Amino acid sequence: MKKRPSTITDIAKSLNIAASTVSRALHDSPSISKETKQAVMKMAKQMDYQPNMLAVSLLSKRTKTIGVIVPEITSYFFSTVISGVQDMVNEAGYKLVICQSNESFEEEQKLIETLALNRVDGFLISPASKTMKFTHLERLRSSGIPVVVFDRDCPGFDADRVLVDDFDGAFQAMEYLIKTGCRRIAHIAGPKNLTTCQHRMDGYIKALQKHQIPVDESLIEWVEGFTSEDGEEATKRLLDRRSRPDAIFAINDAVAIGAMAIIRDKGLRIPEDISIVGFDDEPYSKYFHPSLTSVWQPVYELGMLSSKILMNHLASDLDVTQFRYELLKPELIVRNSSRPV
Amino acid sequence: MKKRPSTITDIAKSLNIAASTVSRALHDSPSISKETKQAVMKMAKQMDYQPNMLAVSLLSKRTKTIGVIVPEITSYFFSTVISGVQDMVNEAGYKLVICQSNESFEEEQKLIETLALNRVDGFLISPASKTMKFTHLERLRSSGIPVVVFDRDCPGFDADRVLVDDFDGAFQAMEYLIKTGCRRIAHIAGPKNLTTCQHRMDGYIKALQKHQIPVDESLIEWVEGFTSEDGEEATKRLLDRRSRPDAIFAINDAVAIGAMAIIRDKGLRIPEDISIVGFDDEPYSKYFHPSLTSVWQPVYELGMLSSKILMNHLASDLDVTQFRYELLKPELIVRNSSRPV
DNA sequence: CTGTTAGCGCATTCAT
DNA sequence: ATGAATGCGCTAACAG
Repeated sequence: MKKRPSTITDIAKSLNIAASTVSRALHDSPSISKETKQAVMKMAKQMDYQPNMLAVSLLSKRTKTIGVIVPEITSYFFSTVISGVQDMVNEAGYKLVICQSNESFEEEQKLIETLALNRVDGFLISPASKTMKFTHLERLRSSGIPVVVFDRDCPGFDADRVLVDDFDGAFQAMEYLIKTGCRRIAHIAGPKNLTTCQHRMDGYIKALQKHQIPVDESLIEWVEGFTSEDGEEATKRLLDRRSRPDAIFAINDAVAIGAMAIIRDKGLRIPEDISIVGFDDEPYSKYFHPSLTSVWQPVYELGMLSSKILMNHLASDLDVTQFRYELLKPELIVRNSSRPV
Repeated sequence: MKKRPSTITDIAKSLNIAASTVSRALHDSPSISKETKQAVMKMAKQMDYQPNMLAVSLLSKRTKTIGVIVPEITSYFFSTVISGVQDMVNEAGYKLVICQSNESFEEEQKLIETLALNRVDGFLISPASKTMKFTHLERLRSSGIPVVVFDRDCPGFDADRVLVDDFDGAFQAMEYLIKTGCRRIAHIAGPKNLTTCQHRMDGYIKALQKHQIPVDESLIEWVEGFTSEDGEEATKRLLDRRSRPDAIFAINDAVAIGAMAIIRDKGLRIPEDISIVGFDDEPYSKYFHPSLTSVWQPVYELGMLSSKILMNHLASDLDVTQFRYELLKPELIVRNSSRPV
């Protein structure tokens, strides 16, 4: 027996007053007498009145909701960003609608459209690896819906963005490997059109060049995804080549873990034969054996800052004239999968 | 320059027809002539018309949205359940609002209220570890909003529930440990009021009893959370006691990983000195060294099934008279952190 | 085939 | 201090 939720009109009727009076009373308007206020409050409680936010939103044109699009929710990186976002927006009274694109452009496009139809007030987006054009984001902007891009940049799409200095992270990792005597450093790289992966690749190359180590194409392998299985496959291919690497800089920790498994299978030692460095510094990384050297990223801060910028736009509803660009600093965490200095 | 989104009325005006005609045309109603349909469609495209789902929802009293409340989004378990849910509900045209309670009763309560105010059509809930009374869920039921509880049961709250047979999982793990010669089997248990943890504890006890092994209270340790750090602390306490365990059955993989780290620190061997078994079978578990024996749970299926049941309720809007109770079967995955048979 | 009317639940004029 | 009227954007019942 689903009861119809009681409305402001219901309260008004049972009290023989106007709906507008009830509305004002519930909002504690100063132009309402103490008596009617109390009567309304009491009746509201009695009838278990719950305001219908749909009606409020329709009228106010604001849903107090922000849409978050991430490639996948299961990864440590993105789920932690979301936690940061959550904690930030809660205080401002905003709700979150979290969606995953599964790295698919089509899904991403569809999600954005759906959320726009449902009138979310703003977007926090990290594009799918398959996303190469940004017309769907342009549309949002032309509808006046603020968008903040995080972690993965959208080249050619001008917007607020909060990124991590992936180049610097990779560079730190590489300099450390070189300093500890590695010379044949392999890189297991991620999808080519992700800016994060491009920048890590740049860091890899630039560090080699700085130390006059020639870039050897046979030391570079690519993965489509970011799983340990991908890392295993790439490492197998790498080790099958003529001359072995003495270090592997992996695009992330999961891939690095896969690499470690294969290297151990082949009877090689870490880090004596091959050093390993990952990226992300996942919580588990220090528990592997050997513990994984990795580039830590300020993940939680990434979420906080991105949402803070978005909140600012929503608060001041002037038009955005200039976009913010924030670059957060990563930090190499040295553990035992790489040689000591 | 935020343009006001164009509405059905805008289209109607610029075409000099009635709004209802436009509405019908957009819905491809058979009672509209080909010509007007085409004209409407064309104008809609030209004006970049996007239906306002808030208005639609207000009218239809259905938002096509379901609320998902999990204790935390960062865990492998819950984020994977969500993936299952996502894949299921997408086909039915439902959206997901995902929220985390952070294991707090107050947050859980608040989230549920907020989502209810925003008129989600149904709920998928796994209660926080701090949640001990379910009046907030009772309220949902009395408002006629369907609720499906998953993984963690709500004792005393009658609802559809989709659970994992934690007792059986624990029992499988324990029988295996006993079969491989372990006798002083410790258990690192989770929060006492979580049904999942209770049932694992029951499995632990019952297996011991079946094999006439006395239950030794000094072999039982408790953790508040589910992190590796919690596991480390608990294991330290365990190893500080007079007589050491020859096996540890941990409440989950993260805790088991923490246990392994401490055991290795103490110079003990796994599994020769102490066998370890976890619960969850996280993707990384096979990559630890030694690889972790663990109880696998049908996580994705859990999400699919829970949401399927919810979808059924939403489709047939008769009242729910009887609640479904589904118990999914876990499975022990034997690896190298436990002795061979 | 199309237009008119009404109403979803609410907040905000404008009256009184 | 309160009520009546209006409209957010849309759909549906009821005319014609």
